[in-house]
Amino acid sequence: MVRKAGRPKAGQELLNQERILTAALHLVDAHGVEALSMRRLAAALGVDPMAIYRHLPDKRAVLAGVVRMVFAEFRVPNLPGESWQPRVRAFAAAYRALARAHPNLIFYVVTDVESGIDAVLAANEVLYGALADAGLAPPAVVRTADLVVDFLNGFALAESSGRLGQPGERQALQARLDDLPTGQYPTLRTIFAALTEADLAGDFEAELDIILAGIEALLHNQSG
Amino acid sequence: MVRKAGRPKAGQELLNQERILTAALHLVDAHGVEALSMRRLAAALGVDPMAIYRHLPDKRAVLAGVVRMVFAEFRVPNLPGESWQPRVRAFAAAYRALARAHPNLIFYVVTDVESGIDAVLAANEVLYGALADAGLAPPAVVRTADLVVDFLNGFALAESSGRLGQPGERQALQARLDDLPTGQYPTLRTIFAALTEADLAGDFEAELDIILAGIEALLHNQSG
DNA sequence: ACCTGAACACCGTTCAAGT
DNA sequence: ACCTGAACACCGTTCAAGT
Repeated sequence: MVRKAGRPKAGQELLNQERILTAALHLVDAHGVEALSMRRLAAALGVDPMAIYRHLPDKRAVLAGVVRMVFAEFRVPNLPGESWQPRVRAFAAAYRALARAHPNLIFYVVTDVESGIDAVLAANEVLYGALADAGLAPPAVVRTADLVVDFLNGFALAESSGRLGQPGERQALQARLDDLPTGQYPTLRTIFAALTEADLAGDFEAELDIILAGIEALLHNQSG
Repeated sequence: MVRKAGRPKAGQELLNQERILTAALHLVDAHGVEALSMRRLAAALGVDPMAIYRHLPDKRAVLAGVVRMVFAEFRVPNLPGESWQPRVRAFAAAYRALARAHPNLIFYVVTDVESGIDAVLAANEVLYGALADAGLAPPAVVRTADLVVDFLNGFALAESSGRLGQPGERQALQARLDDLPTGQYPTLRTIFAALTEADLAGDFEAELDIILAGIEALLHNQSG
């Protein structure tokens, strides 16, 4: 099954950027970013490692291409009839769905926005539109959109690393607390003791509600 | 200057965990996480790469140790006389200072809380205390603290990668907008056109204000 | 034009050896 | 006890060669 060197005969499947990036995304989704090496990627494609360099300049370009592909899936419904709150919620839900679909890639999605710039523009158009329609002045629109995106990135990262804000993380804190003298950290002990099972799961909607309430307050301050 | 094999004579500086981790942190701060290799770290210490393995089991342990060291610097002033808002602000400011002091490490700080668990407990005691004193019920304290931390992580990551929410990122968006037909993305164009130089810098305080206003609204809903 | 394959300068880590 | 050094199985990437 080893391919011979040289240009493949007609009928053979040619290597191309899309096939490479799709295989790379599968590798990352299945085994994490650290599993993405040029050599493993080539093996998955049934090809010599150097063949990839005909189509993409280097490994950074492979990762950037994967991020671009993932961002291209990012579609935010516009909901023009609705008020600003459901539109912001729709943006948040779409972004969270993207992050959950590719948890192993989330750091690069957060960090390398430039690679998905066209999808980012389209998404921001929706978010900025909702916030402008709410009645915020342009600088406030930018600040508020930044806050929403910062929160979404922080939440996505916490969710994908299975720690901050997630049940696993609090279990680790609880375990450490149990090891320490009972006099230490009284507030943490009181709060944790009062929580039920259900309270232990991170709550995306509850956190987003607080932000929306804060935006509402900003609107009243601005007009009052 | 090459060291001979064997146990160093008395008077020679012994390798130990602290010296290794300090050198590792310097490497990361100066040249990024990708510059941290066992071999370069050994070279910085003037030692054979394998000497490190006497003191730390593997590279993951080196990184975890560095994160622990950085978290150990994390001190949040308690401000017991103050109301909850300045106390939450103090927490936020301290966390942001930590992130800015070690921007190259921020991803590991965000992602590997377990390594800094003792400092994280102490910091959470302060944050939970402020929110509980504000009058929030335990589940609301947890949700709200999660929101604050998610935001801080998202902001720190955006700030350190020099993109999302930062001037550089918006310049990239603006450049891309200039390349596209003027009919596309009318809202983005209007908003960007209305911004001054000062509006282009990310504004930590303004974003935090919105969150505090949202918490305030939560308090009124709870008691009303 | 498109792919292969040897080679180079790096990695992290194991294992045996030096003092 | 603590460090060195050779060796192994990996990396990303350059350069020359095959068809």
